[in-house]
Formats: sequence, structure tokens, C-alpha cells
Amino acid sequence: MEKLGVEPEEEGGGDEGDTEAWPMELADVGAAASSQGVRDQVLPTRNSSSRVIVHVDLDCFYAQVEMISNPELKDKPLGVQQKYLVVTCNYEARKLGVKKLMNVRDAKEKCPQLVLVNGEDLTRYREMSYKVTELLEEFSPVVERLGFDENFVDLTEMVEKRLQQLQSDELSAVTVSGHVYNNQCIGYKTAKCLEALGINSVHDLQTFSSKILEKELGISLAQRIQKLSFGEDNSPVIPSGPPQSFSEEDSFKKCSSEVEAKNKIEELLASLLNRVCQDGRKPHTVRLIIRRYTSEKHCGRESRQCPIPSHVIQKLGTGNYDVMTPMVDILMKLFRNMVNVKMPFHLTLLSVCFCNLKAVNTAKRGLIDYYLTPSLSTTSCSGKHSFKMKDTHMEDFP
DNA sequence: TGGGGTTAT
DNA sequence: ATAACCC
Repeated sequence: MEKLGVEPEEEGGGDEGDTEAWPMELADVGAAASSQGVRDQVLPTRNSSSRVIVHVDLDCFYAQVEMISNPELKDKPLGVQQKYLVVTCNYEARKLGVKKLMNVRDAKEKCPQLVLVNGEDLTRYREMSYKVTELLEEFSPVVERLGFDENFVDLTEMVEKRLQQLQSDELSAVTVSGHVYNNQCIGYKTAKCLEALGINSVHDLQTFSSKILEKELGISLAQRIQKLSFGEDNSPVIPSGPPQSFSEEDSFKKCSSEVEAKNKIEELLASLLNRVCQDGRKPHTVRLIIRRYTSEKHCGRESRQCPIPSHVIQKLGTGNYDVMTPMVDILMKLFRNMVNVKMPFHLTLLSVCFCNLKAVNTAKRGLIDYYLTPSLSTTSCSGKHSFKMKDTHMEDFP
């Protein structure tokens, strides 16, 4: 890949007009990685015939963000803690036996010098994550995100252009070698199914009867994972664009009263409203998610959702508290719809999600809305993404 | 086991 | 509304 010059670390690109020094921060990401021996991956992947797709996989991303925030942490064993878990850690910590998703107790036992920082608030991680994606989008707009720390970039066009510029003698010296990423399929349910069929390795999967597999798993999944077992992945890189939902969650040992729940919901909501304000689009649906205490049950979440009333939608992003009250009312109705508050209950998680996001300026906002909501055109909110009403022509409306 | 995300049904 | 998948 060096021949193609696509390492993020090499990009010093001027980012004119933006007061934030993010190219420097990105250089820091690279530096932090280098200082740790670079396990961050920039690999050609999803190889199939003639595409050039690069997989950018940042390792221990949260820990790297923390080390950039506080360079004193750089040479110490560092873990990022969420509740009782060390969700990720830097290389110093790994050398001393700390693993991802290790219990705080076990981690401290293994490594008493371990420095822990709280990583329950994802704000800075999310921001850095999008900076990485935006950087990659400079090479090609076709960037697909996977979680906060992985991106797939389709560079086919860039490479073809580059090849066209080369003289023929130079061309003969170019070899494009692809690393075929052997996608283990780690899906829990599917793995269990495969195990039941006696399929325990990639080779087992390669040689297993297609017909039987299709009958067991359905034709779609069967064909896909069997191709994957040969390292073939033809799936297009889908540009992720802006997020389709915003959510905030909190887990805890016990929440057993309505007041307690309301307080937690208000906290989640306050953060969410800030995020929605900065994004500029408006959610048209809210969802409340709970997890009840039960001895087991792996993915036992329940949710209720409803449309957000239009008069509330319009107050969103105006950065005021008028929205809090009606939104809390809506969420508490959803809450009581799921939880019988007259009976004892025991929750271990609450989450609020805004989804069904719509752009404000292009959506089918009718003429009536337009004329009756002058406050929209003066909307301000502390981000650089604040929305301003564009010049409007009649053709914009149906 | 956290605190996010996505798509399919 | 849930389930499965990803990190």
C-alpha cells in the first residue's frame, strides 16, 4: 500500500477554514500507534478480482484517544474502564497480561500498576472516530464504517487513475498484491448452528454440502458464509454517511422505582439533545429500551417506540429546555407501557434512542410549517453545524 | 461483560 | 418490536 500512498499517517492535508487542528491530532494517532509498534491495520481486503479495497482497523482505539488527551499516560499500562470491565487497554498493559473485556478485578490482579480511565462517556471517542472517517473520505467518498474504529475504503477509482498516469515501463514494475482477509464468521448463533452440523473450521465449511447448508441456514446466509470461507467477499463498500440513529445507554445494578428511572432517562436525554442539536437533522422517532434483571437470558432487551409529535420536533435543536419536558413525558409513557410500575420491578439498563432522522431543509416541510415557524430560520446552536434556512423557492415544496 | 452501531424479519 | 450481526 505504500506505493499507493494511502496511509493516514502520511496525510498532512491542509484543512483550510477549520480552526481545529485535526490533521495534527491525526498525526498523533499515527504517532501513538507507531510508538506502540503499530498493530493498526491498513490492509487491502475484501479482495475480489479487480477491486482495491482497504481495511483500516485501529487497535485499542479508546486507549489511544486517552493517551493523546493525556500524554503522561503514554508510557504507562493503561486500561479504559466501563463499569466493572476493562474494555480495552494499551500495549504496555497487554504486555503485562491485561486483555480486552477483562474484569477490573482480574486486570488489577494481573497488573497492579494498571492505570484506569473511565470510558463510559463516548463523546470524545465518537468525535475522533468521525475525524478518522472524514480523513479517509478525502481519498474516496466510498468509506464504510464498522463500529468506531474500523473503516473500509474503496480505492478502485483512485488506483485506476494512478495506473493510467504511469508510463508503460513503470507500469510493468507495478505489482498489486492483495492480502485476502480471511473473514472468520465470530456470529454467535450461526457458530452454534455450524457446530451442530459438525462444522468447526474454515476448511469444514469450504467442503460442506452447499445444499444442506442452505437448508439449515437459509440460502442467503449459507451462500454468503461459504464464499467467505474461501476468502471471497464481493459485497460493495457502502458509504456510511451520517449516523442513522443516536443513542445513549446506561447500565446499573438496580433500578426499581419510577422516580429513579425518570432521573436516569433525563440524564440520557440531555446528552442526546446536545448531539441532535449538533447534527442538524431531526429525529422523527424516539425509542426507550430496557433490560430487566433475570438470572440469565443473553439478549433480553425490550423496547417501545413512538413518533415524535411535530411540535416537539420543531423545538429540537433550538438548544432549549422546552423540549425536555415533553420528551420526558413521552418517554415515561413508553416506560409505563413496558413496566407495570404498580408491581415491583428490577431493571439493569436504560437506553434512549433517536432515529428516523430527516434533513430539515430538503424534507417535505409544507408551506404552512414554513410560514408558521419563523423561529426555525433564526435557530442557533453552539456547533458549527447549526442549521440556517436556505433561500427557498416554490419548487422546493410539493 | 460495555456502550455503542447496522440490517433483516 | 425484536433478533441477529458488528465493533
